[in-house]
Amino acid sequence: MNQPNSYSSQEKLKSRKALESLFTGGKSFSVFPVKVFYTLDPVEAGVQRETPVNAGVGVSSKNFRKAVQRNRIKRLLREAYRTQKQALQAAVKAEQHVSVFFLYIGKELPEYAPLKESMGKALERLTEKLNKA
RNA sequence: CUACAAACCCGAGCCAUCGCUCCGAGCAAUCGGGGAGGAAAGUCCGGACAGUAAAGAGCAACCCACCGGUUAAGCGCCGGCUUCCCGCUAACCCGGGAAAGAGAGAGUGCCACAGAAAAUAACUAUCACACCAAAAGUGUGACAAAGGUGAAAACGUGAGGUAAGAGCUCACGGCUGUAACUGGUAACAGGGGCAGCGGGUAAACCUUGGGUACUGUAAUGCCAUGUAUAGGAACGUUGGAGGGCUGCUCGCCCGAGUUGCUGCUUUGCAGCACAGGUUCCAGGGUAGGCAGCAAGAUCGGUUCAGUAAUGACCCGGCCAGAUAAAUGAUGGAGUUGAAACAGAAUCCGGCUUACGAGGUUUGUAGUUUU
Repeated sequence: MNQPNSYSSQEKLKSRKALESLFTGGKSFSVFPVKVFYTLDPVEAGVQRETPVNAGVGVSSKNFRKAVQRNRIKRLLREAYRTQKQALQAAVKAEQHVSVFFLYIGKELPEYAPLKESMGKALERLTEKLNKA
């Protein structure tokens, strides 16, 4: 569970309601072809925080009508996040909690290497924004 | 050997590192094991399962349409029949394929072009009669032999018959339907007594016979949570801690005990405050878990029954189960870059569509050699 590169179900962004509030009330920026939605919430004192960051990934079914392609993109996004997430986790303070969602907005099926680069940049920018806040 | 077509098989495996999901073991660290498809797709048929509805009958709508078998069921599959097409043939037999296979002898509609005419046939022609001296011609009527058109034109030959002709009649033959009777479970085949012969189209309407309640696992069942409460208003005039019945609410029952202050001739009454109650307003919270849900019309194999589809006995196996949704990423060798179509979501049986490197078999064509 405490493996540095793991990405288990605890760290995933699960609830439908949380996703809805993230899309309507969260902030966003994009590093093509990835768009990032995020919120920064304080954690009430005394409440045990399970994990500093909850993250989810997604693809629009408008752009990719085949389920195989959507699965492929989500897997690549998860992989890119998993391997590069440690800096972000370190930046979140003990009394804070971050929810992030990575939406793929490209129209073409991506390769892993460039996608990994974009994800790296996105995580960097997110870390900067958190440090300023 | 190459190319094409069809049918069937297969739909990748190995090593290293980092990960995901489910199950089992363990206090834990961790360890061990399972982890997409032939179509998981389209949602076109048929079921299982579940909920709702339902006296009975009819109309409408939709579906089905040769026979038998198979199955949980089917518009599937297997076998057979009939018709048609292709090959071979003089022809049959035979081989292969297709079927939109009830009814055109119930009614309505439609039938391109050509042709007189595509369905109560009549242009040319033939015959009779009238007009005319006669012929020709014109008119009226009869007829359906001959002609050409067309995918399709009104049974064939001969004789009789007639004004001329004609299934108008007869003989022989052909075709269609059907009764005895024979064979077959049946479709049907043989058979021909009888009736008829003035076409096709039901993938036009329609007729006949049979069938169909609707909704889908986000179904459905259970558990938990939940009307708390900061606050406001009104009513009312209860003054009550606690306990029992219940999953909870409402309600009912038992019940120690009977708020504070002020006034009054003080067992008590009145007023105010506070607490509680009811109603309304405002406002808040939840939207989670378990079952369904994966051991089954299951998978692999032997034997047996059956032409086959399929079934029976026995032996062995356990083979995804998520809920924003796992089954992946990177590197390596190999054969060149392991590729095409494509991702389970309640589960099965089919059908249809999509597709790749390769393998097997069959057929066709070509080339080389003998």
